[in-house]
Amino acid sequence: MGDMNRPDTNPDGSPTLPPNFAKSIGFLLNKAGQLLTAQFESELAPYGLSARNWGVLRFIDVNGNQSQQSIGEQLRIDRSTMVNLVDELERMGYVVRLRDPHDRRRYAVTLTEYGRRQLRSGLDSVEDKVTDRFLERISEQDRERLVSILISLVAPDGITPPGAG
Amino acid sequence: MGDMNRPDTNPDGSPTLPPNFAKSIGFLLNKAGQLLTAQFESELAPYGLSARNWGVLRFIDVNGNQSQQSIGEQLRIDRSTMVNLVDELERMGYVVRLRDPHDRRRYAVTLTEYGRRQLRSGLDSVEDKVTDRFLERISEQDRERLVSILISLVAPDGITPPGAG
DNA sequence: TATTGTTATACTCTATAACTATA
DNA sequence: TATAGTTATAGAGTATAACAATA
Repeated sequence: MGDMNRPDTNPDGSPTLPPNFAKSIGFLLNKAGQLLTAQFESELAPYGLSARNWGVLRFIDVNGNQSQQSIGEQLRIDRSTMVNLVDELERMGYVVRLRDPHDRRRYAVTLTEYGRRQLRSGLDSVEDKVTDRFLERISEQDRERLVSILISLVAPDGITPPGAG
Repeated sequence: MGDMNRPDTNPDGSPTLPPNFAKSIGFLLNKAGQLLTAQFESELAPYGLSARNWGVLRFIDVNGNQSQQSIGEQLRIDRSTMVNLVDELERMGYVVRLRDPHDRRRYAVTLTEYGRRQLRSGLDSVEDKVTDRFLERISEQDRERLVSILISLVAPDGITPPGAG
C-alpha cells in the first residue's frame, strides 16, 4: 500500500509506481481513485466546482431538492460540513436555499435555473467523459468486469446489487 | 462519484451505497480503497502504526535503509512530512536515524532489531492477510483480473508493466 | 552554491459542541 | 424535548519558506 491518500501528479516527472509496491491491491486501488479524481477535478475547474460539491449538485439533480441534513446523511457528509458546501454552491449561483413551508427549520436545497442550465450544457456528462478517458486503455469487457468486481467488494455483506453478477 | 475522500464506516448503520451513485467507477474505486485502508489500519493498530508510517517501514524493509529524502521521493511524501513520520517510527523503536558517514547531511533511516523482529513476527504479512479477507468474496480469477486491470489503469502512458497482460 | 534535515507556519478538510429557531 | 441549520473551534494532514549543518 505505502501511500494511501496523496495527490497523484509527480512534479519532477519521476516514476509513478514505486518499486515493490506496484502489485499491492491497496496501493493500486487508492492510486487509481486518486488519478480519476484528479482528472475529474481538472475537468470541473472551469465550473468552479470541486468533486465534493459537484457530488452534492449532481445528487439533488438526480434525487430531487431536499434538506441539507438529508443530503448529508445519504452522502455521509456531516451537517456542519454541508453548510459550507451549500454556501459555495449558493455563492456560485447553482442552488438556492428555500425554506420548507411545512417545516420552517429546514431548507430545501434547490437547483436554480442557472444550475440546471449548466448541468444540461455539459456538467452532467463530465463524469462519463472523464470515466471514458480513464478507461480507454482497457477493453469494453474489462470495464464491465471492473465495475462488477468493485461492486462485489464494496457492497454490504450478503447483498448482491443489480449488475454485480 | 459523489464523495471522494471520506471515512468508510457508517456510525448509524445506514446503507453504504447511496442511491444513484453505486455504479460510478470513481465512487466505487475510492470507496473500495477506503474500505481496504480502514481494515488495514485496524489491523495495524496493535502495532501503533498508521497505513502511512507502515508504508515507510515496509519500504525500507524491502528496499533497504536510506535517507529520508530518498524514501520521500519514491513514496512521494514531502521531506518536511517525512520528518514527522520518521519521528513516530523512531519514538516507537522501529527505526533509528544513523548519520551517513559519507555525507553527514543525511541520515540512514535504519530498521532496529526490534523493528525487524516485529516485521518477521506478523507485521510483514498484515497486508496479505487484510487483502485476502478483502478479496474473499471474489474468485481467484477475478482477483487476478482486478490486479491486471488496475495496473493497466495506473501505469504511466505507454508502459505495460510485468504481469499486466 | 546546492542539498539534507528541521522548524515555523499556514492552509485545507473535517468533526464536535454549543447556540438559534423552529417543531 | 427534539431537530435543522449555524457557528466557533480544534484536530489531522500536508505544503511552503526559511534556517543550520554539511557538501
